[in-house]
Order: sequence, then C-alpha cells, then structure tokens
Amino acid sequence: MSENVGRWLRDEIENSILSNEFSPGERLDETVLATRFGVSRTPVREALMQLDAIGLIEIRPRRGAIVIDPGPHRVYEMFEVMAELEGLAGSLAARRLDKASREAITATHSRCEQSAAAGDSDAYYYDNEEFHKAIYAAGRSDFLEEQCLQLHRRLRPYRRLQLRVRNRLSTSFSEHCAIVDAIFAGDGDAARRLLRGHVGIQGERFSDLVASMAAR
Amino acid sequence: MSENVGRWLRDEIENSILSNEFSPGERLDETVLATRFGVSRTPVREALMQLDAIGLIEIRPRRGAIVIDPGPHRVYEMFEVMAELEGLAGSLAARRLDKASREAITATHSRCEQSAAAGDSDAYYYDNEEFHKAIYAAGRSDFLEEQCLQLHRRLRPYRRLQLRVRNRLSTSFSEHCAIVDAIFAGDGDAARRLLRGHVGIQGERFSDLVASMAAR
DNA sequence: GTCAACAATCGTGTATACAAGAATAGCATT
DNA sequence: AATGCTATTCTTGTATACACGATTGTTGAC
Repeated sequence: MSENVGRWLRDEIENSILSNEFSPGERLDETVLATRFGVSRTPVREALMQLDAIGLIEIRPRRGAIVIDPGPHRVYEMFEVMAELEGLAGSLAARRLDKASREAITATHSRCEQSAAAGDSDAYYYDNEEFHKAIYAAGRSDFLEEQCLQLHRRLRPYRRLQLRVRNRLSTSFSEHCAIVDAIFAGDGDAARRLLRGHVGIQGERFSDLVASMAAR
Repeated sequence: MSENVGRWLRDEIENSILSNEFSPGERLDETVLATRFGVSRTPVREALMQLDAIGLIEIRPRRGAIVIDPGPHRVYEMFEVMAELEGLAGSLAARRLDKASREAITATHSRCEQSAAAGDSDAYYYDNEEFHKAIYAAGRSDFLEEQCLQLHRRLRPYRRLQLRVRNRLSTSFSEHCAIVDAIFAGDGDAARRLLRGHVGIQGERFSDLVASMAAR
C-alpha cells in the first residue's frame, strides 16, 4: 500500500476503472467506496478529486461522481494524439540514441519477437508495452515521456482489444522491425512516420475497435 | 465564485501559481491558505490534490505541497510537445476547415495584425492566444483541443516572456500569415510544419527564454 | 565547540459531525 | 390514471477534532 490512503485509493480506483470493474457511466458512491475499502469518506473524496483532474471520472457538483465513457470517437481522437506523441518520441530517439537505450529497445524488441512467434497475445501485450516504453525513454524528454506514459495507461484497455484482431500480432511485430531499423539508422523522420502509422488507428482498424468496444 | 468552494479554490490557486504570485519551490501551507480564503482546510486539500494530479504542484507525503519549478530545460520540453500537438491541430484544421472555423481564424488573425501593427505587445499576447485557440477548435478533435488548451495554460507565463523579445511581434505575425495560408489552402503538411516551427523554441529562442526566466 | 539525542511544536492525514441541496416517494388534485 | 406538489430521505460539501509523523530547538556529553 502507498504511503497514504488517498494515493492508494486513487491507484486502486483508477485500476478498477481501467480494468472495467467500474463500467463507464457508473456512479461512484463515496460512502460505498469508503466502507468497501474500510476507510472514511475523506480519503475517498481526495482520490475522486484527483481522478476528476486526470479526466477519468466526472464530478458533477452535489450529484456525485460518474465514470467517464469515452465512446469510440473520442478513443479514436486519443489514439490520434498518442500517435503524434509517439512519433515525436521516435524521432527524438533516433537523434539521441545512446548505448543503454539501444540495448533496452533491442531487448524488448526481441521479447516481442518471441511472443509473436509463439502466438501468445497476452505475453505480446505486455512485451509490446515495454517496447513502447523503451522508445519513450530513449527520446530523453522527461515531459514527453510522462505524457506518453499517461496516455498509454488510459488507452491500455483498448490496445488489448486490438491485439485480439486476427493477424494483428504479426503485423504489429513487422511494424516494430521497421521502427527499430529507422531509429537505429538515426532516421528521425522515418521513425516518426512509422510510429504514427503503427499507433494510429486508420481505416479498418477503427471499425475493429468499434466492433470490439461494442462487444462488451 | 464556482458552485463549490473546492473548485473555486483550485482555479484561484492555479491562477496564483501561473501568474507567479506563488513562486516555484514555494511551500503551500494548508492552514495559511485556509485562513487566507476564509474556509476550512478540507476544500483547500481537495484543491491541492487536483493541482497535484495536473502536475502544477507536488505533494510530498506528510511534508506539504510545493509549487513545481519546471526549469528551462523542462519548459523547453513542454514547448516541444506543444509544437507537436499544435502541428497536429493545424493539419486537421487544414483538412476539416468549415465556414465557421474559417471565419473565427480570419477574425482572430486580423486582430493580431492590428495589435502587431500598433506594436502593442499586451494586446498581441491576448489576440495571439485567441488565434491559436481558433486553430485548436478548427481541428474538430475535442480531446486534442483539451490537451492543447491545458498545455497552453501552463505555458502561458513563458509565452508572455517571449513576446518581450525584440522583433518577436512582427516575426510572429508573419508566421501566422503563412500558417493561415496553408490551412486555408488545405495543405495539412505545410500547416503542421509551419506551426511546429512557430511554436517550438529552437536555437536562439531557447537562449532568449532562459535569459528571461533568469531575469525574474 | 561540535555532535547527538530527546523533547516540544507544528503540520499533515484521517475520521466524524453537521449542514444543505438533490433525488425520491407518497399524497392530493385534476 | 396521470401529473404536480410536498415531505422525507439520502448524498454530497464543509468544518472540526484528533492522531501521528516530521521538523526544529535545546540540552547534555564527549
């Protein structure tokens, strides 16, 4: 547990939302949460205020908190921004790559290769995250890295859905290969372009997303 | 005043930080703030939790809240991300421009022209904001617009410093002209590139920023 | 004279109490 | 039977009280 109850609750409720334990639109009753976690309402409220500030829930004055439902269109917009930020991270990584980052990217990349070869989508889901995080870090921009990590977290559930789509695993991995080549070659523009294409959800991939969101 | 004291306090403290009334590194004492605003500590704490979540302050457990000091390097990173997001907004605006957005951009653009011609840097500061906001809105991506507005707010004080630099006013306005042309011509790539250049602080503009930050 | 240990004080973290607004159910009226 | 008004209940918003950890100042020993 974190150092104070408020933060712990924030993480706990955030995870519950992101793992769809609290569904979008659901009302979060302060008293219920307080008794459920065995604390008073005070730290619960503090956690909710923070989640409101992050944008995960909405607190309507005097009418309680509800989990925000992004809806397919907004999720698309979030992926669009994510693509842009990752593109920037990639182009910076290509320019600033050092030995440690290079090794981190290589390591996570080969782990992706193994999971993809094994067809293990759960393992790939995890390794893929680490691969992208290695690129954020390689960009050597703390602020950009934070922004990327935050958006990444929020988009987590939807990423997972996407990997379920047929052939997405091998397609994703071959895109990774091209991205790694561009970064290692120091070609920032190519890295940017490839990452934008890899992360964004154009055309049919958007329909896939809508379909899998509707399926829940 | 907002509907509840917590939100009102959040805005109030946020403005105080952004207008440098609370300087970076300064400690924010809950009791002091509470008496100053004539409320109890509870809403003050809620406001602080939110500001912590946004990233404006840092709450160290049991040791109080301090205003975050970004430092020149981090401010540079923030402008880098801002440039990327504005670039995306511009490219979307070029593609999706409709009549209302076109008129909004034209209106704010010509207001910038007047302030620039008058050499009124305070007026230009305000009109410039509206111009950029018009572009965010023209992109027709709610999420992107929100992100842009949020970052824009945080960078506000530094933007203001930049305008003080000699000749920056007329340079800025001529860059605006090129941006408007690109958007109106439907040239997304050009709009993206021009906005990235306009917003980012490369080369000597970074030294200007450092100098003006040190001057305070 | 310096450093360490202990005590006192100050400020944060959590719980609880109370007030006020919103939701709801019941009653009356058409 | 349906709709509108009222009263009750339930939940949120704010204040206050209390406990615990951190900071600081003082005293004593080396």
